[in-house]
Amino acid sequence: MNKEENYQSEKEFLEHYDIHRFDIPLTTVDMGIFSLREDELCVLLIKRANFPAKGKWALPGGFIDLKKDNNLDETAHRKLNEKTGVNTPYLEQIGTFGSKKRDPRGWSVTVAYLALISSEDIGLSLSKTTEDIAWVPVEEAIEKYKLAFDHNEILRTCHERLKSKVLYTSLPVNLLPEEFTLTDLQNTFEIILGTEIEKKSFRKRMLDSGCIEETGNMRRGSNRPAKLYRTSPNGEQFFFTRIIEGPRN
Amino acid sequence: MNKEENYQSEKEFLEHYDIHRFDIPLTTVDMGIFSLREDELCVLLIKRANFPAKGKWALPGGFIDLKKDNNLDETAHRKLNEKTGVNTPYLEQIGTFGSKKRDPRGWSVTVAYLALISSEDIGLSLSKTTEDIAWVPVEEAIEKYKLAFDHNEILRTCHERLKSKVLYTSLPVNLLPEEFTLTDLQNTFEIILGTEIEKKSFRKRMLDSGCIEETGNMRRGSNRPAKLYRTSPNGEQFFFTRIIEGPRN
DNA sequence: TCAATAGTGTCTTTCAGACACTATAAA
DNA sequence: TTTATAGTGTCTGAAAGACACTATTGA
Repeated sequence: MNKEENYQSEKEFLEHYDIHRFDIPLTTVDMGIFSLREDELCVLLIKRANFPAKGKWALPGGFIDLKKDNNLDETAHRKLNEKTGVNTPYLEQIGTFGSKKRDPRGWSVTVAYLALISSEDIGLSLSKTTEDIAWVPVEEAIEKYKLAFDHNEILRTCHERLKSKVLYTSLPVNLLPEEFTLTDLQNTFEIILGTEIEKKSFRKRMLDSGCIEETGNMRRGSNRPAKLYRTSPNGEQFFFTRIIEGPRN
Repeated sequence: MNKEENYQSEKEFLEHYDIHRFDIPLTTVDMGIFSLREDELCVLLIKRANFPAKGKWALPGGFIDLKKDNNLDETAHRKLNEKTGVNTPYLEQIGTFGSKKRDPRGWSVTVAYLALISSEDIGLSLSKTTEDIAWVPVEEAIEKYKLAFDHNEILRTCHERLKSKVLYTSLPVNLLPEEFTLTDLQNTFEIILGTEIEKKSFRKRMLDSGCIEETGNMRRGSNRPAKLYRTSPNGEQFFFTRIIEGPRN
């Protein structure tokens, strides 16, 4: 018997260690990649070219590359880059879903990540595991699509986390391009929340916090020009001490 | 070649699927189990009886049992129960740590859980993979112990999540026994935060929120008796709209 | 000058902090 | 009556909502 207890040193133990002796779950990474498309919050879905769940829409994701990836965040960055060409998104681990039933191949675990990217940065690309790729309005994807595996649940979790963090952080700055106005920013918050925000308090909140800073440029149109702002260093996820309460009625 | 693309149906694909054909990471669950011991926040550590990291202190945890466990939460519940005998703790998934280097056996992933339990409920027990088991003050465990693998980092993450959630949730109710006074609850908050909280606003916050309710009983001593409270249904994790700010100086 | 959007002044409301106060038991 | 702890009254301050107001541009 290969009883572990009999080895005299860690080195000896490791020399005899064979990972394939054990039943272990399949482990993957899946991504909820969000962006704004024409004033709607959309999520990136891919149509699977291979079994299992061949032909179904799914969140982008897949196996960890044990050679290339040094850690889980690198896997997530790699997956995101493969699909969108984006290199420096806002990326956050949302949660890990593991069960006997979620994948027909057997016990499996997937680590879910949320990515926020500006629509300006995107260059979508297919791959041999992807038959199609599309931006789908989030609510529609959650409610009307029958996604592969437990991806409806994962997507709902990502979306809920995003909606709840919008109430007490500056996260939506990550959905905007390099330069934006306060009105752009407020619109982004409102799209995600689905409610209106009071202009004065929103502006005070953002400016007092220091999460954004003036670029010195102005956006001109057929009206009063608007100051342009950028995200401050460390402004990608500023935490406020109070949540946005919304209209009082 | 066993090219996936050649199968005609998912059924056929699955019949030929062999998980051992792929290099996949080792996947485990680790637990940050917290409890109050004599007015200190402590974490449960075990001393490993086997390789790897034999003889080192570590967070309790281990492999998913692909037969017994239906999902990750069940693995976490099982691990907690094996060590403490506790069945219904507050349990929350904190994050997943995966990298090439964190375990000498190779690429590995661990899903970290936070558990909060009342010191009254505990019956510790050893097992054949555990040489010793102990409650250690958290700060000491993080700063002075050299834990196995990346468990110092995991523990720090659990502790930080707990400290930050104490500012805007009712989480500490889960560290108290069935019945407790408002002073007990305030002490628990203060121990975790490491600062004093103003009595009046603390009481108003807790009572107005409805996260606790009177039991009708009183605790008597050589002074004015105190009302006893219990956690309301769904009070285990009530969210407040403002954080505890702490002393203003 | 007008339309359109940017941006402000100021009042109310809510809830946390400060701190002194009162209440009620045992000894 | 004293001591100890439980529990309250009431003020201040910070930040959010409401909403009407002013500002600045192009056309």
